[in-house]
Formats: sequence, structure tokens, C-alpha cells
Amino acid sequence: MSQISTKPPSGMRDFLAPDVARRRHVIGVIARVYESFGFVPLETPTIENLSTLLGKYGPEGDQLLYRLLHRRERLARALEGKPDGGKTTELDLSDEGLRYDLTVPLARVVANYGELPAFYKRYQIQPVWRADRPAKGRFREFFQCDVDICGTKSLVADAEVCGAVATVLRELGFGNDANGFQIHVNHRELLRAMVSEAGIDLAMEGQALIALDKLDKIGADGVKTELVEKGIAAEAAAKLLDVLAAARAPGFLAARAADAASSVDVAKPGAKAAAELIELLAIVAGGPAGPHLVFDPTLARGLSYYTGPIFEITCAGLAGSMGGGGRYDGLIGMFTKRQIPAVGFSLGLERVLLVMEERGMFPPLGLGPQVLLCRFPEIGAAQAVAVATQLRAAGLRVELFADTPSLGKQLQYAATIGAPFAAILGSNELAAQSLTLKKLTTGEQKTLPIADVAAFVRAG
RNA sequence: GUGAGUGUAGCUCAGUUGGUUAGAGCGCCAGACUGUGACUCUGGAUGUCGGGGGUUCAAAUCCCCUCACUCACCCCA
Repeated sequence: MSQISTKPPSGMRDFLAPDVARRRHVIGVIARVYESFGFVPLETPTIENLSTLLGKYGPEGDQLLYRLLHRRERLARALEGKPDGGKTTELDLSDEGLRYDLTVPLARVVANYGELPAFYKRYQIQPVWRADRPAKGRFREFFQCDVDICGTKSLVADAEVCGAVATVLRELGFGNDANGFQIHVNHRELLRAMVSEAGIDLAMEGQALIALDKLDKIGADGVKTELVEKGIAAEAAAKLLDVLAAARAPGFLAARAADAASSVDVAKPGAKAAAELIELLAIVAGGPAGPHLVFDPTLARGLSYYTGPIFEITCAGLAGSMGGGGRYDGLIGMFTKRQIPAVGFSLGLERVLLVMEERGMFPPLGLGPQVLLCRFPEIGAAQAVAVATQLRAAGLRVELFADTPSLGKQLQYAATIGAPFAAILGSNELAAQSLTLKKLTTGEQKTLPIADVAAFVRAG
């Protein structure tokens, strides 16, 4: 098309009024629930330095970062090439990028403000950007709704972030048991132990975990094939699947944890992790996340900064996850000498909205004017403005029709925009300081004093 | 990144083996009805048929390229 495209860029969206109403509704619940858990809000810039962002997410993550090109002289200099004749690289052209998630900016903030509380609990609801290919429920600009607790290794913190997101989903109507949604939980160290037990090189850990994650989708044979394709010996692949099968058996965590208790040496790697998961499950049992938490030894997460328990929310009918999180005790330490442990959970706003949309979970959301004020040509604009002002002062949402075409057109417009009432202002009404209120859905109408209009409209 | 599909009016979509001036429904505009919308009736406006190139007497239709979007995979929230 030679005309300028009027669509937003790929993977990005405009939000018209009904979209905004639904998004605000969900964000409102999330913020309220997060605050009820004692989290305080944080907002950070859209743009971060690349030095902050790079190397935190793993190689795939770095690839998906949006980078901002240098401007003007600096760009020109970079394009000219280096004095020593070396090749110009990405890093010469840019040193800033759009934030990729909210966790890394949080880590930067915690490192930057020493005066924050020792146990800093913040929530953050802001857009993030990833240069991904869009798909159903996946966008290049999307909102994350994060809660994180910094400054403690206590599993109570892990349990609290799970409790917060579980409460959000329960309040939104996703259900109060595991049929509504599940929080899968696993442990990075446990995964690592299983991989190493199978005799797989730790360098291949990431690849192995990605394959493992698909066990439910492609089956044991499928995973094995994929592992071998990735260069892992067939024996090791088979061993890994055996280890995993054992991990799915009831009592696995308890057996593992017992090793930790009975042995001075680390007889079985992962024993401590198993003990932690048992403890976490026990703590969570007392809270809102209790019915939803399930141990899932196949759960792996792509982000490289996780160190302990990891989480992911799934629900029936959704391909990806509604949210995820985990413990990252080393991330903040990448920004400061202080090692500050932390754990967090992130809800994907669009994923939540997608499921709510498909299931028709939205309550009626008030939107647009309650009253369209119509007037006849003989009524001056200033008089109409005065009446509209009175109605607004009484608390109504009022739109004043700007022109004075036939009353029929004005009423038609009121119906088109979905206003429940039209208020008609003519010379009779003006003389009596009254308005004729017409209910658009039924056609009933009644003339009443301006002072009584607000109560009449509210009564429906 | 891989595979498949779809691009025709504001929206949802027809459009035959290539063949006059590209259609329908909804919506929009005007009127019947200038202090009353919805129902009805009458009339009206729409468009670079995604873009570019090619084949042909003739292309929305066939071929090539390109762009955009959708779905699945990959990965993720």
C-alpha cells in the first residue's frame, strides 16, 4: 500500500475504550491485592542501559532485546568505523535498550538505593518489550504485573508471592482449586542434580531442561529424540528420563530430603532442594495458593537468573503460561557488592485477559457518558453548558451534544454510543429549570427538575 | 527462527473455466418524520481488489517478488 499504514506496529496494540475498561478492571484487582500483601509500588524507566540488561536473561533473551540506536554525531562516529579499523558491532551502535522484564530493573533499583527497607517488597505493573514474533497471547509490547520480596532467603517469602498471585486469580474468578489454575513448582538445584546424575554435561543443562519441559506435550520418546538431537548421548537421555520418572513418583521429595538429613556429605545432590520444596509446600498449604501448588519435576524456566524454587501458572485452554517466577539470589549481586536474595512472581496481564475474555469472566464495566445532553437550536450553547455543569457537579458523566441537528439525530447518537439516558433541553424545560429524561432502552421519558436528574439516572 | 494460511467498501465476507461499469449484508449519509432514536420504506456514497512486476486482446482471478496479518511450532508472560 502506498498509503501510510494506520495499523500499530506488529505485536503492539491500540486499546479502545472497552479494552481499557477491561484492562483497568484487572489491573485494579491486581494492585489492590498486591497492596493487601504489603507490597509497595515501583515504576522504572522504559529505557535501561544495555549494561544493565545484557547477560541477565541468557543468550536467547539478549537476542530479543530492543536496542536504541545512537543519534546524530555519535551514530555518525560509530558508522565511520573504529580508529584501529576494527569492525563496527551492535555494541558500538547502541548502549540503551527497552526493558525486557521488570525483575532486572528491580535488581538495579535495589542495588542503587541503599536506604530501601531491609525486606523490600515491591509490586510493579508496567509494559515490557521483546523483539519476538507475535502469536496468540504473545505480543512484542505487553504488561507484566510483578511482586517481589528482596532481602530474605526465608521460604515464607516464596510462599507469600505465590499467595499474592493466587489471591489475584481467585478474586478475578479463576476458581478456588486446582481445576481453576495450577501453580507448578520446581527447584533449579533439583533440576541441576537430575541432569548431572544422568551424566549430562552441565554445559548442556539449559538445552536438556528445555526438552524436559515438553514431556507432557511430546511424551518420553519425543523428549529422548530431542535430547539426542541436541547432542546428548542416548544413554544419558534415557537415564535422565528414568530419573525424572522416579521424580514423579509419590514420596520422591521426601526420600530425597531424607538424604540431606542423614548424610554429612551431599550423598545425593538436590537433597537440600527437595527439602526446601517440602518446606515450601508446607508453608503454602496454609494460604490461598495451597490448593493450587503442584510439584512438577519437568518444570524448567528459560531465564538464567533463577537459583532456587521456580514457578509457573497454567490453566486449562491456555497454550503458554499465565505467569511465572522464582527465586534469584544472585541477580542483585550482579549490580552491587551486597548479596541480596530475592524471590518474585510475574503475572502476564494479556494472558489473564485472554482467558477471561474466552470464558466471559468480566463483570459489567461502566463506560462512557450516562447522559447525553441534547438541546434544540433555540437553546444557547452557554445555557446548555451551564446545565451540563450542574449535572456533572451532581456526579454524573455527561456528554453535551455539540451541534443542534434534529432531535431524532441527537437521540440516535445517544443510542449509538450506548448512553443509557438522553436529557432533552428545550425552551419549556429551560423555563422550568427542568430536563426531559429519556431512557434509551425502553423509550420511557419523564420531565423533572434538574436537581432531581442525578438521582433519577442512578436509579436506572 | 520453521511451517501453513489469509489479504476485495468502515466491519463481516461473496466473486464461477481469466471476459462489459467488482457485489451482498451490516454500518454510514439523506429523505418519508424539522420536540423524539430503535421497526419499516425510498434514495445515496463508498474501493489503488495489500503493493510491485510479469503472462494475456483482457487479471480480483494465472505466475514471480514483496509487505502485512492470522494460526501452528519454537520460546515465553
